[in-house]
Amino acid sequence: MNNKQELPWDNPRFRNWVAVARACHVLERTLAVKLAPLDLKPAQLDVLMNLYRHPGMSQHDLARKLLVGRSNITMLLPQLEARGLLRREGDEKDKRILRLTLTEGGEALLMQALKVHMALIEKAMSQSTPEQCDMIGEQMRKIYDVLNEA
Amino acid sequence: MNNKQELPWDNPRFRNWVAVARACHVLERTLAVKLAPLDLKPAQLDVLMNLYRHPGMSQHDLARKLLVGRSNITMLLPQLEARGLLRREGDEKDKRILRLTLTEGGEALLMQALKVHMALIEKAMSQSTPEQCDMIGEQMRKIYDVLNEA
DNA sequence: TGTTTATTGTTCATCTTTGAACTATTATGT
DNA sequence: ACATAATAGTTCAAAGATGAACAATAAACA
Repeated sequence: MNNKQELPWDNPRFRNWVAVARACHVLERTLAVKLAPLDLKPAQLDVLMNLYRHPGMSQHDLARKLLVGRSNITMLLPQLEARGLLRREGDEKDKRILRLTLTEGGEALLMQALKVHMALIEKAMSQSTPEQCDMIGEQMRKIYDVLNEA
Repeated sequence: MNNKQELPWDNPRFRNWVAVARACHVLERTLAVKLAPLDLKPAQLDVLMNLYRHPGMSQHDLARKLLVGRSNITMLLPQLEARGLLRREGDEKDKRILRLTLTEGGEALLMQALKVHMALIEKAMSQSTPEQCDMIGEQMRKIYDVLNEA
């Protein structure tokens, strides 16, 4: 029997994906360190970013955007709300829904955090040409679509 | 004052990196689901993969490879050892070090898990040409290097 | 209308991950 | 040799993430 199936490490797709995962991981960790002075974690930054772009979104929508469970959002928001970074207001028409919006303080902190995040990404991707960078983004969006419909 | 700094979303590098992070996240989640029948989590698979490629490595080395803390490894290994998937043996020369090796059972389970992992990655990256795929891997390795030396 | 089904958000128990403090062992420097 | 540093692994408490079960509300439909 052929126990020695083609080993994944001989497969370029495998090796290259491992590189993607490692790059993601290390960038995430680095971001966490750089955000620490703002007393903000990557997950919290994700929340602020999404609320900035989609003011008034529900917790359910936010959970889907962030690819996490609803309960995760429930646990995450009170800290941010207590710091005055966002508001939760009940929807008039549908009393189940809580609509989320950034406060001015939340927006201000987001802008600071974005500078940090942006600088890190610039540093990371400064080695790629714009064309390479766009191609990477394009392929990654395809991957996301393929895995999400299945 | 110019509160409206250039917003990250207008920056291709930012948008494209977000796509990378999202693709990573969704692939990781999908992998967790597909590995469930083998009673294996992605983190555990990472351990088995590294021990297969680097038999006899120490827990410290393993932690560095996986980009996690040493305590994480300490908490992770007993489960795998109890299932008979790996061995921990003290180093002769340096009594602080525990050397890790896969058992035959561990190797067998790894091969099964690799099929799952490989199939998922094939599916994800099947939309990219080999040239694109290699370029992505190349850029990601650069990112890893840049962030790790800093 | 009235009953059933879906959806939103919360709670809770469980599992992971993390970092600091600790022990044991080895390396370094005087 | 001896004291001091550094290193490998463990322990433990705290923080995060997850999914199932639940309450309140809305939608579907007979």
